[in-house]
Amino acid sequence: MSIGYACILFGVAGCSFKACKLSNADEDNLRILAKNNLVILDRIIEYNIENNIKLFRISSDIIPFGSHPINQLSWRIEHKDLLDKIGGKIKEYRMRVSMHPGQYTVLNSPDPSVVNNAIRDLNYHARFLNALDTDASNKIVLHIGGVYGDKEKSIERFIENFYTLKEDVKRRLVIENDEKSYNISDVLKIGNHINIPVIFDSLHHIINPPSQSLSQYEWIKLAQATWKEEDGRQKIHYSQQAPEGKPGAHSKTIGIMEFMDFYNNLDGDLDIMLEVKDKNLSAIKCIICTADHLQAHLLEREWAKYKYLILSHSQSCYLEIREMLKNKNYLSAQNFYEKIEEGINSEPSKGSYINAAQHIWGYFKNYAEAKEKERFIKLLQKYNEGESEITPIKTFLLKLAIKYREEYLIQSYYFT
DNA sequence: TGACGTCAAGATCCG
DNA sequence: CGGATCTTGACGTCA
Repeated sequence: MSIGYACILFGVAGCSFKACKLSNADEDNLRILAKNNLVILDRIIEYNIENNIKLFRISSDIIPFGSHPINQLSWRIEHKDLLDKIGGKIKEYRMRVSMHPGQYTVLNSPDPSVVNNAIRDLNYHARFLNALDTDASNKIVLHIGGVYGDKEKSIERFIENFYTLKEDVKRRLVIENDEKSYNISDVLKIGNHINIPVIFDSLHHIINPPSQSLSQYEWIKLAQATWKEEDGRQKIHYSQQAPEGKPGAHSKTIGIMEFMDFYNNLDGDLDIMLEVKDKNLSAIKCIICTADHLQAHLLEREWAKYKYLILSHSQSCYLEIREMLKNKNYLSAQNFYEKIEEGINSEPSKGSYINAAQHIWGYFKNYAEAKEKERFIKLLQKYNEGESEITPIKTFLLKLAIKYREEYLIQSYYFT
């Protein structure tokens, strides 16, 4: 079983993709951006390896305008070395990757030009996964599309258009239930008909359930039957509702209690793709909590990154977690993360913010320049008197952390 | 015609 | 001027 996350790293500096607008997508720009994004992808893959993350979705934006006629670059040839390097790492560490064209790639549209664009987009995704030399278990995830007032006809159109796809696309294509039109029952019918795997998406299923009253675990079992040997392990999407968001909005982080409850009721070996705002952070959390054995050293590593964030929200949670980590015999990863979540969810007070800022200042106070000290005191005073927010203090402290090369601080989630 | 979702570019605002 | 914050873009469907 693997647990992974989608597309981008959260809370890691220097790892974001670059993009451009169609209006300035000239050859030079596209070439520079593609190169940049592949270098970033390589870093992300390195990060995944370091953190034992073996499931990852590659962003469709990796090659800017990769499926648009404006991009005529032979990026596979130009960046062959880099692609080989990345593909080699993925294979060596047995990482499984995927791609997921968004809601605007619609294979079943009645408009032939929309279908044409969808096919072009699917071809691009297959080209990219081929360029990394990955096998057919590295999937392209697609939604069925629109309904256009007649679901049966629209399903037929999806099936017809599916058969026109290149073998390279078909062997990687998997379909997913969506939150609006095609529920898991619809998608299973299609998947079984054209003999391709089905991804069960947990949150879409809650928002758009089929009329049959089966449990989510029974639907997952039915989806499992659509995954063949060459498709690799069954994969599902898991996300939680953002408490104050619109229905379907992904939560900030994966609530570990709810996740473990879901996880413990699963049976069979499957891969779980998390869809969540804090991306890699939730993936690491869920991987550590579902490990066969407690890995206390990993919790220590996690604590190093979370501690100042927690301190800035709640000193009591900070102290409780510190205590927790001292008693290794009673340590539980789930308890650790539950406390982390409690800390993050506590409303910070002026005092807790100032306290954390002073802790961090402690790293610099012996060698900071006089005017830096002066600036820190002034910022703190302004914040204390309600004349500014906490942000300028955080920004200033991050600058110092970078200047004085305090790696420990630079990696802290306090700054994200 | 605007909302939907996603991310970063681009624009604008602020001290 | 640099940094923080708001708006736009690219895609297609649907109310």
